[in-house]
Amino acid sequence: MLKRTHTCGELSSQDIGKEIVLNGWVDRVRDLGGMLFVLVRDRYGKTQVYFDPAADKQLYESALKLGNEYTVGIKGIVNKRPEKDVNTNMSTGEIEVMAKELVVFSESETPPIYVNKEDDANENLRLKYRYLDLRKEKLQKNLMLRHRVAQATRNYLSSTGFLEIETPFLTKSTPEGARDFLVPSRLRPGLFYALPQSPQIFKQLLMVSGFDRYFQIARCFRDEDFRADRQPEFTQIDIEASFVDKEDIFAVVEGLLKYMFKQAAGVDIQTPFKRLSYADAMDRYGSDKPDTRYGMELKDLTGYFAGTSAAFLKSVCDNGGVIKGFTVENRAEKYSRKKLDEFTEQAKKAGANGLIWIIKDKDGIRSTIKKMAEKELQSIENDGIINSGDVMFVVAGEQRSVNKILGQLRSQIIRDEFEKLDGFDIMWIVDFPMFAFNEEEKKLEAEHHPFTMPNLSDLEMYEKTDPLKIKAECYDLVINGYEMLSGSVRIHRKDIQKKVFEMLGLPEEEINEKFGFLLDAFRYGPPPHAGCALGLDRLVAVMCNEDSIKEVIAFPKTATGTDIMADAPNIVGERQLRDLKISLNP
RNA sequence: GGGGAUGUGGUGCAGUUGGUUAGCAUGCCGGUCUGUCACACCGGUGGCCGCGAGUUCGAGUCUCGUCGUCCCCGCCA
Repeated sequence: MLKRTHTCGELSSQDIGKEIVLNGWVDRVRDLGGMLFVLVRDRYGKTQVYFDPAADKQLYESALKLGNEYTVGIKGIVNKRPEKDVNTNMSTGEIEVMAKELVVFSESETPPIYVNKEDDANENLRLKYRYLDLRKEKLQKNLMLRHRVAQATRNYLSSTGFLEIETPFLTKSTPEGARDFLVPSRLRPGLFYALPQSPQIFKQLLMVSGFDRYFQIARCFRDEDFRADRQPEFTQIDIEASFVDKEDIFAVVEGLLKYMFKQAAGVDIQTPFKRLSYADAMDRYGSDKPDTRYGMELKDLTGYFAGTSAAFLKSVCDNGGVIKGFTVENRAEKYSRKKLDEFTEQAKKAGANGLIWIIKDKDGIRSTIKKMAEKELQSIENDGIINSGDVMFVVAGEQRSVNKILGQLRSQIIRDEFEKLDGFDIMWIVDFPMFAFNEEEKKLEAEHHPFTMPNLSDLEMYEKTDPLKIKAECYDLVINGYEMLSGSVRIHRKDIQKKVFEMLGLPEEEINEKFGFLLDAFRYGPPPHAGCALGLDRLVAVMCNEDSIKEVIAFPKTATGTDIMADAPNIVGERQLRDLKISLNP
């Protein structure tokens, strides 16, 4: 084998005159008749190789047979390119390799996707031929950055005393949360393992064991419907520590991210991160994961309508509701009536009674409520709430619902209509409520998870009267509108845990069945502990400026959870099913 | 579970109110060419228009169904 002495990305004018060997793929062949240029590519870069018939006719002729994506070994001499032929777009553009020997390791059929072009092929094909797609520069860069992120994580956390410990994939189904992926047990027919949705319980057990600083780059599995930022299996940087409070976890995460962004992406980020309470986030952006770079904050207009004669607005005001809206600039001319109707339709689907729009253009104010609220609109205009060219979207109703509807509309407009902004908008979201009310099942649910420490003075004050007012010691980290991290201080006291389970309406029997081993462990001196999990895929995607985490996962799955390349999931043999004592309903 | 978009030579796209032989670019094959770098130029190959039914004298185009993919809502403690 003709083994490489150099990679395709490292030769420079320093190496002129050396005899070297390159290994790689043929990126492109340029046949000028009397001379032949071949670009050879590996993951480090590309180098131009030159075949000269005058120097070696036979070698030249064998090089004529090269096709794209052939794998080759080439021995040659590093030459300086003529001054006028230096390619300043290439890192190796000052030199070229004068070929002396060529070995074709393997030929390639015409590839179904272009490896040497960045234009995107159809996503179906990209996934089917993922190994070719992965040869492309963009995905190679993304995965290299992902490696640096993982490496930085290990370096930083190890150097601050964290231990990397693995937890099982074959474990037990836990209630609530996402749907589990199940794995049938052969030795215990009829029983199932579940793949972990996260290592949550195991890492808490590790705290009980005294591994007071733990981390893991852990694969997690959730059988739900997928999105651009959600795959059935994904990776978390899972962190837990003992004898710490919230501030300690913030410091660890801020230190880690600062180091990681610098090491992996060469970016300096400011710490400490800004903090926004859940209530403020919902009030100002209608979302618990706002991208604040785009502005368009929600404004409360209720005051303008206190004495309104418009019946439906008056009834909202009288019943303690709110009238809020946000402004999109420079859209007055752009939104057609049809577009506005579409927005209205969407708002209704999200639960609004209707969507009020107010447009100020060169002819003045136009609005759905122009006739019934002329005076109110005048005041809004006079106060400079709306400027020429602006479109305001306004919703009236119960506060939480209004925030949510406007937040969704805001996100949609950002997603569909705005150029992506550079930079990283990083913030902690804090002071989440402990519980949410599930309307369908008419009972309390844990907003984060049932091991989250409630704010103790809140618990005391509102336990019996208004549990929705109890805040939790938990936190999210949001970057550019993505939930990147979620974590909490955990309950380590039996009495509090019991109380929370009771409030959630979990019967003792069910508690023991589902969390028994954790509660057992907590009988033997659990330390105060807290932690979090960072979404590695989302984090890398944001660092790579990608919209979809598929672009930072080597072998991702489609929205229906299939792997087009491997053709999974798939049927299995009778024998396998028999071993598992599983029969399929026709 | 719901909504939207999409499927046409190997690949990326166009295809008008249904109307002769489905077009363009690129790739691929062949040819010319000694400094290209997305080499250029000339010639050629290549498609049952995702699949199935229907309407029609006639369907890439219209209707219904079905499958795949993408995005969103629900869901994701």
